[in-house]
Amino acid sequence: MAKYPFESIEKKWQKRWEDEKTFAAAEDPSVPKEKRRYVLDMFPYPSGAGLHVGHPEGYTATDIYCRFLRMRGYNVLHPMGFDAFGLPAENYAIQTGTHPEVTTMANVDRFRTQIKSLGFSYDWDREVSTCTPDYYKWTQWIFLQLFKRGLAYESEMPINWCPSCKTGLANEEVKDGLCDRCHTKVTRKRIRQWVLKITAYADRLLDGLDGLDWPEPIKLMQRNWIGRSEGASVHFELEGHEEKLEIYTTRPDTLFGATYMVLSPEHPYVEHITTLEQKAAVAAYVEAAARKSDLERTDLAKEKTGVFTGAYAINPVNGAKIPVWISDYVLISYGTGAIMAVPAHDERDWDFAKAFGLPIIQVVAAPGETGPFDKTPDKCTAADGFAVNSGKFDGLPTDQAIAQVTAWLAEKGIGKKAVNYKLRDWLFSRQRYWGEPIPVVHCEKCGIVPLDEKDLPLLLPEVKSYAPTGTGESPLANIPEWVNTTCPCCGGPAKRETNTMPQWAGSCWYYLRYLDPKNADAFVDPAKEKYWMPVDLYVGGAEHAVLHLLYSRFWHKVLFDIGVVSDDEPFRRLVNQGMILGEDNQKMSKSRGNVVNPDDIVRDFGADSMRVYEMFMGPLQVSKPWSTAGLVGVSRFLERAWATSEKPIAGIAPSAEHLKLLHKTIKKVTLDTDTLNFNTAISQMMIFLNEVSKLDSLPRALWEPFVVMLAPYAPHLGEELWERLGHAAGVSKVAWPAYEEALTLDDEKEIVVQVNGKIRDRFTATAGGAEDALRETALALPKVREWTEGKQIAKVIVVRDKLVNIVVKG
RNA sequence: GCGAGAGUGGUGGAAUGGCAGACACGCUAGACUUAGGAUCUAGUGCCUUACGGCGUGAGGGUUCAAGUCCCUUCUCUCGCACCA
Repeated sequence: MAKYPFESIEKKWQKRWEDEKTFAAAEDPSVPKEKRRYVLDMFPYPSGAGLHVGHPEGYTATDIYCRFLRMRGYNVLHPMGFDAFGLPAENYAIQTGTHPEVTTMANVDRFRTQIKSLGFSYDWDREVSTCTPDYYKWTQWIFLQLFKRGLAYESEMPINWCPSCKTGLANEEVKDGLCDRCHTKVTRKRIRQWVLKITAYADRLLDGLDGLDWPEPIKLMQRNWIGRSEGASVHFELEGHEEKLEIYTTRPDTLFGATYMVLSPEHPYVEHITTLEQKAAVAAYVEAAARKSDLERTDLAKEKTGVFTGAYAINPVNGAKIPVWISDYVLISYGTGAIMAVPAHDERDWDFAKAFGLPIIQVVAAPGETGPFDKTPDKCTAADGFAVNSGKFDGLPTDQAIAQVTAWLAEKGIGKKAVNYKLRDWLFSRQRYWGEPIPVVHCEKCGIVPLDEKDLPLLLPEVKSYAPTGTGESPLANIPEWVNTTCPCCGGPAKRETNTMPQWAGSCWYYLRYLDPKNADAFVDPAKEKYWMPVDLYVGGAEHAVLHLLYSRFWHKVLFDIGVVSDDEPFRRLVNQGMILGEDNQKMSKSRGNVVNPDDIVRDFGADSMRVYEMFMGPLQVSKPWSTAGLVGVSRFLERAWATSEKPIAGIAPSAEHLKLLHKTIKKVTLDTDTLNFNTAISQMMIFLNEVSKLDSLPRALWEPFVVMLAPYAPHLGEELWERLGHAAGVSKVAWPAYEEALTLDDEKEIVVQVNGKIRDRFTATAGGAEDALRETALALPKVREWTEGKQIAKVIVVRDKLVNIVVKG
């Protein structure tokens, strides 16, 4: 069989789609809201390596879905763009001196060409790149809105620092103590930085998840990342000091069991509450803790360490004098940086108390446990139970004890209900060149002054050297003529902010710019925003679970609060595509040599084979290994479709059997495409073609619907086959075929006959036949009688159109 | 350690509690040929000459009937990891 001429077919149709702007989306007001869909792909970072086979997976899925929706009468917005600021281009610039803009734009061109070669139905007039001034003008504009609302602030605190990337990192960018990008060990560094107050939105980011159609694991990861906990804050008096020590606990019911206190080594009280005798030991411990990275503090600190400060606190519930220690198992960044230690009911406190011989008092007993409770417990238990050794709270179950102790604390004015989050504010500044300049100046008189909105964009200046200074300042700091400016407020001398924004900034809102990409007066026209938003389906990798997807939701809520978007959640439905692994079942990587280049596949097998194969590999959401042999199978399917199309088309009616197969196929392909189960839809089309390709001539009524269904999957071939059927207008505008339920049903069914659950025989019967008749037929079968002879029939189960199960005894 | 997800032929995978292995790859045999990443036909879970038996990580359970529901357990992947 001749290889079908995919090279010429694909070129021909791609050109036609481009020339005719076939997939341009317009805000047609006559289309009701429920017939509009915004289907979004996670846009790529245009790396120097070019497109990877992983990219087209999600892109093909959304493309098939969009083409399917259009054929079913939806107005579809399906755009593509580029996440174009980022470190690789800048690192390349450092090595070669080539401006990152030059390499980035070259990479964007290459990516665009590669993406177009796969025949995706994007509206290319809406393409955006986050690094162009007309785009980042609005990224800077959003930053100014954050600043004006007090959601962007300067801070100087120890942060995560990647010595290789020479920049600060957000908590979300650190995995296992390593830089998420380059896997270098992260250190701690104290520098001035910009921080976004994402914690102000913690509750809304948490609550908003409930209404989203997202994979549960992703929602759970965001919930865990936000890490809301409820408890109480309690003030402890410090013996001989004016100030009180505030702690946070989720278990105020265990207050009577607090036998010591622990401060984080960074806690502001440490210095002045430490007694003279303890000064040297405490100072040494604090210094050692400061030198350790977070990784060392957690990973290596299996053994609890700490030092007594010499100070004592007073337990407010019983007046007991308890020692105050410092230890690095208490984190300065969570709660108040200080805890009450209840060793009997907290593993960490238990370990610490055991290591330093501190007292342990049981204050919670397991349900049913009987006293006496005056012994030192021999193990730690964090489980709920009822209060003991707790004065008037004795006997209360844990939940009630928590409520009553909290109420009692509030009444006495020594504590109150409190909520804490694991989520930290978002470290937003990068000490690098290739990012959006932060649009503020530092004025000696006026302090931090935002630029006027009319002065945006604040352009990235040219620099001689792209190399980061490594001192915590970006290369921009080395350009005095750019740094030195005048204050927009007082007109006096001022210095520009030299930090830039992280890569996440541009990707936080790109889905909004697609709606109105060329608008010079607003980041989006409100009418256009209302027309399309929110995004109906967002497809991308799961690696952004707590990065992009959390940041975007945060910005979107802020934009909602200032009234420029109409929903407070941007992405209604999210689907994560699985990873495509190498043929060796390992993650694709240059070093393993198992990388598959999409260009090679398109060249050798065509874009349609590539598309259909990636969808046929298995469910979209799971990881699966690439197999070029498997791709050949799909390629054969398309070749068979081509070969079959060369048979004469007949105006005759299809046989009843073929008609039934057609309607079954339409039903399955329709349902499976709608639910993104592309692999089984393709399988059904294969079954159909395997039958129809046996015919000598093709009934038009059989072949046309097949070509239409194939078109979203293999659009080039679909268009070509449609044209060969004598149609002038493109197949992408044709209505999706309908099926008749009655024609999908079989007239005859094979009935399985089981004896005690084992299949012994089968027979055919008219569909929908009476159960009695099925039972009688089954019992009369000779093979069945062999198995039932001499035995007592206890029960006969009949499932209409499916089976008869005869239960025998003896 | 905690949390989530997944374990089905030689391979990718399919199965509203009702015929396990659809579809595809690979393999075996045959046909054909303009020798191609061909095509066509038949076969292909394991054991057994057969009758039949056994089979969805392992072990229990519920049910007339379990890959599917419940319990226990193992392995792998991902996320979090002293968050008081």
